Amino acid sequence: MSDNDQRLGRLARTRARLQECALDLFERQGYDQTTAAQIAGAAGVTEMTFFRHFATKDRLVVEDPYDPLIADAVAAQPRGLPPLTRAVGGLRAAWARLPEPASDDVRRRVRIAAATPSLRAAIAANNAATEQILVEQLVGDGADPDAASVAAAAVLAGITAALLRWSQRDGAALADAVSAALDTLEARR
Amino acid sequence: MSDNDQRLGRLARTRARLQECALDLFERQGYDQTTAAQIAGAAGVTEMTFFRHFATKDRLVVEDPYDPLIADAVAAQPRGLPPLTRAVGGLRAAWARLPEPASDDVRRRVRIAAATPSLRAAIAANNAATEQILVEQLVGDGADPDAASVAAAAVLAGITAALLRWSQRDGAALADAVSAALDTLEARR
DNA sequence: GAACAAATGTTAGTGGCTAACATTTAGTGG
DNA sequence: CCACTAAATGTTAGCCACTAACATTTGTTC
Repeated sequence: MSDNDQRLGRLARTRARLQECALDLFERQGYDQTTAAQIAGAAGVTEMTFFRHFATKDRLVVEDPYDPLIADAVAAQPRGLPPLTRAVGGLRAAWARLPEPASDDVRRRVRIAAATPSLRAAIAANNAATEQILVEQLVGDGADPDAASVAAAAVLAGITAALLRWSQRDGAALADAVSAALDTLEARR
Repeated sequence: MSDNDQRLGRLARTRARLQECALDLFERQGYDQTTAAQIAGAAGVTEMTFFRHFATKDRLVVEDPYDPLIADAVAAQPRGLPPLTRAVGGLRAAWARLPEPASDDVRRRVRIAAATPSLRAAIAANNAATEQILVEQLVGDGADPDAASVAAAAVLAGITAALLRWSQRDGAALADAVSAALDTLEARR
């Protein structure tokens, strides 16, 4: 057991073990071909325990990002602009303020997602929460609800698409991919 | 048996019966609370037969739209514009050329989808095919693949969001909702 | 080391979905 | 009208994601 594991506590440790085993299996034999029981077995644990740590199988790959940060950044955007422009501006600001994430781990997950059509649905469902927050922020600042809803959905879907393509390249910077996507959303490319 | 049913053939008839029973049940007790066996029973048929007509439960609500039409319309857009602009323009043209669909039936389905988070995922998965076609068209006409991918995803997600909101209103015209969404995607509102 | 709570295990189920094989039903040619 | 065929449906059995109720272990604290 590594030092790192030692100071994690039993709960966090099994969770980490499950996640690691799962990603390994997904990469080796595919997400759909890997059963929950198999993951649990590889982690030396019961299927039941697996589901206590991850409510659904797809949560092993898709995780929630930085909702509050995004809301703040959008709030800081100047008013009076069209919702799409404000959403894009907010996302740009939010991203700049973000700690550069462990890019390799992110890419690993996104790669699995990109290779697994059935997971795109999970990503979309996951985006719904962020979308909700974005919409509320835009509407709270005076945008038309319909327009806000469209803008929020479009921006998140656009960024997601960019992430999926980014994961297939080697060595490219995540920040550049996101930045380019935001440009596209402003019809600047 | 109505005249309409008579000239449908057994296959199409059970299919229609299944769909009708399903929508009824979904509206009365919710999508998630309705089981495939229940639908089959209501239609006087076996669960097995149900799945022979609809590969998945969500296909009862989410259906494929007009992919080839969209591709053509995008192809007809002037070149040299940013991908988002071209995609929006293409969609606008495609929509204008569309036979105004049976709005009530569409609204019925979309309403169920809007009320059922677990169905948003199915919608997203369904959009993937259209997205693919859009991307190919844009790239084939010289767009950067990354930008094309972002633009296609954004436009489809935006329209989907607009549809979901439209379904919640009474009497509003579908065409207006779509048109407004496309304006938003061009940051014109 | 007894007591308590957190973490895991067991068992039994539901619901979506599939495969393999049997049966019915609706047309068709004789 | 009947035999024949193919399409449409039925039966049975099972996989997998996921859940509920209850039992057991494991670590911690006093």
